[in-house]
Amino acid sequence: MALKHTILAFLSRQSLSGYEVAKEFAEGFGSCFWKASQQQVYAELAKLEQQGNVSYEAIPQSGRLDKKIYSITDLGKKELTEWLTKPSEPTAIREDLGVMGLAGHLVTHQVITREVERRRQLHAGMVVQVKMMDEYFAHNLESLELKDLYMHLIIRRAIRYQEDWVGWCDEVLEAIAQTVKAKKL
Amino acid sequence: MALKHTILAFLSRQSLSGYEVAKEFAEGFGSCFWKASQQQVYAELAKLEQQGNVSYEAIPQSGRLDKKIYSITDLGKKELTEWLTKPSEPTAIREDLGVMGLAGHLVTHQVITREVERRRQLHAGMVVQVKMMDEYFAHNLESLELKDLYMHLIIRRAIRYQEDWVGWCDEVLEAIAQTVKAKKL
DNA sequence: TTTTTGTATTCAAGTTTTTGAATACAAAAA
DNA sequence: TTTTTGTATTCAAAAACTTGAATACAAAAA
Repeated sequence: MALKHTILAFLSRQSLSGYEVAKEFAEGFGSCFWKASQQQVYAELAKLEQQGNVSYEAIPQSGRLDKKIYSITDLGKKELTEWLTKPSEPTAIREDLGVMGLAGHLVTHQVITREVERRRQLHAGMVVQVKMMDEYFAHNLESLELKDLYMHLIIRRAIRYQEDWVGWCDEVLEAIAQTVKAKKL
Repeated sequence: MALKHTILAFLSRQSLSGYEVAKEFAEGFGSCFWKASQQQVYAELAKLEQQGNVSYEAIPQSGRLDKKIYSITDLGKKELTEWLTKPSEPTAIREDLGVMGLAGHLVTHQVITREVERRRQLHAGMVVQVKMMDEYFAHNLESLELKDLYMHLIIRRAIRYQEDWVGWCDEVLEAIAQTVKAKKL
């Protein structure tokens, strides 16, 4: 389970409010390799604070609840470093579109084709989005510090992932078209 | 949520016991795109049975609990078909190795390199495994029925996924090596 | 000026998933 | 012959995740 460690990793770079951490998951780097809802983030931060892995400074807001700026503690850094040193497991794949293939015989090939086309477009859009995140790093590749190189490399993971989806969709579309033609369906 | 529909998809191809369904997730096709524990499978099958989406024939076993062979019902087929017709969402990425990149500055580049090398080996092994699943389909590609073509295509999804991981690991290893050399770290 | 969007946190219920275990027999391997 | 592996199901607790909502103000857009 890495939500805990992902949050610690964000805070190891800079102190953030719960809202900002949640935004990181929704839009920023975080979205490249992890997902969490706002409620999850707030709950996890509270737990992390109880464990002493993070601390917060409460900033009074006029009228409403305090804003809390969380920082990683030494204990948190230790916890994160230990986790980093342990071998990581590949994430289990859970993909709806695979299930569709398994039961594709229940619907027409037009249904499958339409869905794959839709997905292709979606992933093609994602390619553009993640490439924008990489812009700064990709331009300065030669002079990047290790720290920033790592950033570039995880974004590269996301780019490749989305590009691979597009490539597979194309492969699928062509294969179905050819079989349909050959079998005159 | 597709555990329900994945099980229905399996049963739309052939009737299976809970044990066999679980095995499908652990070793078979299922493992290419979905993951579920044995307990999850049994629990879901019980729920599915209550809903009338599947029915079972109890086969008495000497001494121990009956073996239950589950079959999809017409209601189950309808449920599955409806689900197939709805647009699918890409699965959220949740990847430990991404978190490592984010906090890579806390450990030496040797730690990162070792971990990426380990992952490379792991995914390379997966490539071989999933390619074996594809053997029959890949050899008869020209004469495949749509139903089997779909099978091939979802296995192709898994192959590409694993190959892409290997490719990314290579990219990472080279990029780190080059930066380390350039910066004399 | 009203509405929408963005900032900011919290609560609560429900579902899904994980983890760990118990039971029981057959067949194959050591 | 004993141990391990494979077949086969079930229970239960805990952790994680989803869904839906309430509160509250500021700033920007309509």
